[in-house]
Amino acid sequence: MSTKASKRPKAGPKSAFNAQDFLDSAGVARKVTEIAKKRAIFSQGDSAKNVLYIQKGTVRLSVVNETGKEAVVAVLGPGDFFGEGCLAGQPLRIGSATAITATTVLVIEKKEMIRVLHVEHEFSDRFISYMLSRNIRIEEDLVDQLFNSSEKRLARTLLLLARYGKEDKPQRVLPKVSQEMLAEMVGTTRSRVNFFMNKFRKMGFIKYNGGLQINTSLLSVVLHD
Amino acid sequence: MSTKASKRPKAGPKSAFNAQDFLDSAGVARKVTEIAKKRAIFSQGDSAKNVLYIQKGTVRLSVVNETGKEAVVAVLGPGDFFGEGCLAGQPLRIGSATAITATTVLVIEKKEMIRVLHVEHEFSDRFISYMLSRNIRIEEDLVDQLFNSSEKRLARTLLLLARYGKEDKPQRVLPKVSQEMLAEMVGTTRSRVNFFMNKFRKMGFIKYNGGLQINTSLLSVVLHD
DNA sequence: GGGTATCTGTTCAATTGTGCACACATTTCC
DNA sequence: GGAAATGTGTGCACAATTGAACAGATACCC
Repeated sequence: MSTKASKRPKAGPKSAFNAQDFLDSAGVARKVTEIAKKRAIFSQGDSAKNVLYIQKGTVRLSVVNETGKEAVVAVLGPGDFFGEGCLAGQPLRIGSATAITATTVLVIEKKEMIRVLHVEHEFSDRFISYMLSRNIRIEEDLVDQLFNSSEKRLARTLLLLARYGKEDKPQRVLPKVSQEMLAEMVGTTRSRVNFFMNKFRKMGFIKYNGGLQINTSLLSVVLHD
Repeated sequence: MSTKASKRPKAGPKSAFNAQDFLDSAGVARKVTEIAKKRAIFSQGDSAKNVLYIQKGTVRLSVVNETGKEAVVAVLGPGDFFGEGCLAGQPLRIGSATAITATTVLVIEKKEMIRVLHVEHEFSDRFISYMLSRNIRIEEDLVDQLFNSSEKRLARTLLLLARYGKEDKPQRVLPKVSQEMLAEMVGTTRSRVNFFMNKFRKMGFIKYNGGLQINTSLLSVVLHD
C-alpha cells in the first residue's frame, strides 16, 4: 500500500480551552473514546455521523486513490477537530483517520454538534477558529505544492515537524518518521526522499544521532533557494 | 508575471440566503462596494481588517511567490466569503483578490463580523457552512495535486469550469479562460496546457466553436485513467 | 536468539514537466 | 485603420520525477 503524496503536521499549540467542559456543562451527549496506537478511528467510505475532537494523542488523516496510493492530508493533535465534513453534508468519510500514538477523542454526534454551536458561544468560537486556521494551513500546503519542488517541500515538512514539539532551539530531535511516511507527507516517492535526505545530511542540514536531528536555520536556507 | 500553478472555480450554487438582509436587520456597520472588472479588491501584503462577502460577480484569489510566479488558489462567486483569514489573526493579506467580472461585495469589519456571528444564528450557520465547504474544496485540490498528473488536473479543472454555470448538459460553453490562466489554475506551464488542450481536441473531448465547448462525459474518462 | 517485517541506500531507464523561443492569430484601444 | 497587447500553436533541450529492483541494516515478535 501507500506509495505517494502527502502533508505536514499541525500548526500551533492550543489554548487552555477544554471542549469537554463545555460539552459537559451544556449537557451534551458526548462520548470519550480511546484508540490504541496505529488503530483506525474511521476509514474512507464509512458513513459519517459525527465530529471528533482530540483530547490527547496524534491523528493522521489520509486519502487513498484507486491505484492504492496514499496521501497524508494532515497530522493533528490535541485541540483539533476532525471528521467535520459531515456537517457540510458529506454522507461518507472521504478519507481515513488513524491514531499515530495512543489517542483519546471526544465523539460528538452531528446533531449535537450543531445544537451546541448555537448554544455555546465559546465552543462556537473555538470551532470557527479551528476551521479558519485549518483552512489557512491547507491553503499553504496547496500553494507549497503549486510552487515548490519536492526538495523544498521536504525541507518545509521537516521544519514543520521540528517545530512540532515547539521550542526555537536550533537543533531538535524528531519523532521517528520513516522515509516512506515523509514521502506521503511531501507528495513524492521514497526514492526522492532518500535522495534529498542524504543530500541534506552531506550538507550538514540534518544529522542522524539515534533519532533524526535537524538544524533549523541551515535547513531554512533550502526554502529560499 | 504569472507563470505557474493554480486552482479551480467554486463549487455549488448558493441558497436563497442573503447576508445583507441579516446585516441590515442586525444593524451592522456594513459597506457595499462595487469593483470593476480586473480591478484589485485587495493585494498581497495589505493590512487585513475586514471580511468580504460576494453579492454579485466573480473573484479570483491568487498568491505570488518571490520569483513572480502566480498561483490561483480559488475562484469565488456570489454567496462566498473571502478575506476571512483576518479572523484567525492574520494581520496581512497573504494573497490578492481580483474581480474577474464586475463585482459587488459587502465589506464587513472584523470586529463587526465577530459580533454578528454571536448574535445571528442563521448568519453564523451560513458562515460555518461556507468554511466547511471551502475546506473540503481546498482539500480536494490538494489531494488532486498530490495524486494526479497535470493532464488529469487540467481535465478536472475543465470539468469544474463546465459545471460552473450548473446544468448536466453533456456539452457546455465555457466562459473564456486563457491557456495562461488555465496553467495557473492547474499548477503547470502554458506549454503543457496547450499540449493537452490540443490532445483533448484531437480526441474529441473538447471543441472550439467560438467559445470552448467540453464534452463532459468523454472528458471524465481522462480522470479515471 | 533467530526469523520476519520494515526501513534505508542506491541504481537506472523511462516518463513527465520546465523554460524558452518564435511565428502567427485575435483583441483592444487610440 | 493600425499599433500594441494578448493569446495560441509549435518545437526542443534539459531538468526533475517516477517506479521498480535489490542488497544490506534495523527493529520487532515469539
